[in-house]
This record gives sequence, structure tokens and C-alpha cells, in this order.
Amino acid sequence: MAVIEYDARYFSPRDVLECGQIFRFVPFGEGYKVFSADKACYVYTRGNATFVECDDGDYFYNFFDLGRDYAAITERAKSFGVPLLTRGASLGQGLRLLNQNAEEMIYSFIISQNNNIPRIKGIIERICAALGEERTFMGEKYHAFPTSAALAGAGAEFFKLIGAGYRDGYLAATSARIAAEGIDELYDLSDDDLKKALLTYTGVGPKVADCISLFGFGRRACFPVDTWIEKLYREDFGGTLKNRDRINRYFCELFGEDAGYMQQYLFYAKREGL
DNA sequence: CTCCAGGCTTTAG
DNA sequence: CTAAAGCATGGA
Repeated sequence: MAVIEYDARYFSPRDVLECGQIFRFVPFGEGYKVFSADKACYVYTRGNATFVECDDGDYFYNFFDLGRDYAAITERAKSFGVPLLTRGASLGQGLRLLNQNAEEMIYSFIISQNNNIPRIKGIIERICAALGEERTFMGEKYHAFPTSAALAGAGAEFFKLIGAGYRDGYLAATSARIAAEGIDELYDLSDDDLKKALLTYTGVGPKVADCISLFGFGRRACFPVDTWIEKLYREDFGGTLKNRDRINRYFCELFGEDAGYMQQYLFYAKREGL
């Protein structure tokens, strides 16, 4: 069992997990058990340090983005002089952007559309329980996120049955395509070309493509615009645009290379009612 | 009852 | 090109 230790000021399990970038985690012990692809870890804060216990230290070091300096990122966030962003970067100082499995992100965010986080978590949990390979971590069983082949084999009826709603067809079509083609060619594309490519998958629109790029491909310049961002755009930035693609362009130009981090601080701040 | 949730597809103008 | 209807589900 590998154990990673990190400065808790810039690594808060709660902030990292409860900000909507990941849907597979459960409260456990002093912190949480977190599941990604076919792996698991136990993350908790004790004193001034946050610990990650797992079987694959390299995977979770990268997963939690521990090679990156978030002191610099929060400082840059505060430099814009936007009250909501400053509050988000201050109270959400322990937030980090995760580097998650790309295929898991594709399916998870297709499910997320026009949906709420508790229900998204439930749908994903039922999919994993039914189709994911069984594994063991810390003496307890869990299920890996299913392969695209397993998802494709289940078909639309299965997704309907476990409560995915109208997204059943999207999941069936996209899993069938990925099971047949794979996604290897996506990794080398530029940000713009990756987004265009993602938009060709059934059930993936602009917002979902940005989430997949940001959380699944490490494209930190992406800025997903959802209902919360649209609201804070109006209320905290005095924005008047209505088209989400234009709002996306506005924020990307404003924040540049690390727009994705700023998006998370803003999303966090708005949802926490800061 | 209506409204909303990390929106997308389809159709109409 | 933009605008709007339709879409499943569950909680507030």
C-alpha cells in the first residue's frame, strides 16, 4: 500500500471531490474512498497534511495533479479582481483539478446533461455495479468503471432500466462507437480539434466536450459553460450574452491558458453560495 | 402543481 | 446561421 503525503492547504479532499468534477466517491473513515477507472484510493486530511493511500501511487499522484503548484494558480485567480473568483480561490484554496480517465469522463458527462449531481452519481453507480469488473480495496469490494465493450454489450435497454432517462440512446451509440474505434487518436489533437472530434459523438455537445477535455484530457484552457456559469456570468460579471458558445469564448479570452482552473473556482464559489 | 438540474438533438425559421 | 421544442427522472 503506497501512501502519499501532501500539504493540506492546497489539497482538501472535500473541495476536490464535492465540486462536480468527479462522481465516484463515498465518505469513509476520516475522509473518502475515491474510485477512478479500475482503481481506488482512500484520501483524508490529518493535521496539516492530506494523505492518499492506494495500491498505485503513480496513478493517484497524477490523478490528484500533485505535480502542479496551486499556490501560483490561486494567486492568479485573485489577480483578476473579481469578488466571486477571489472568494472561490480563497475558500476553495484546497481545490485541485483531477486528471481522470478519458472514457469514464465521456460517459459520465453524457449522463450529466440536464441532470443533477446526486442523480448523476446514482446512475453511474448502478452502471458500475452491473457492468464493472469486481475489485477489492482495503478489504472491501467495489466495481471498476466498465469498459466500452461492456457498455456497448449492454445496449440502450439497460441504460433505460437503470434510470439514465432519455440519455439511454446516447450511451448506447457512443459506447458502440468507442468499442469499435477506440479513442487513441484523440490524445494527440490540439484543443480545438479535440473539441470538434468530441462533438461528433452522440450525446456530446459543447459543454460536455469542454468537461471531457478539461477533466479527461488535461486541457486546462477549456471553460465549460453550464447553468451555474451562465448564472454567475450574469450576476457576477454583468454579462449580457445569451448564447453559451459566446459566453464560453468570453471567458476563454478573459482567462487564457488556465481558464479551466478559474472555471472550477467560480463554479465552486457559486454553488457554495459564497 | 411547477421548476430545475454541470444540455443535446432535432426541427423550424 | 440562430431559436425553440422535446426529452426522462427525481427532488425542492
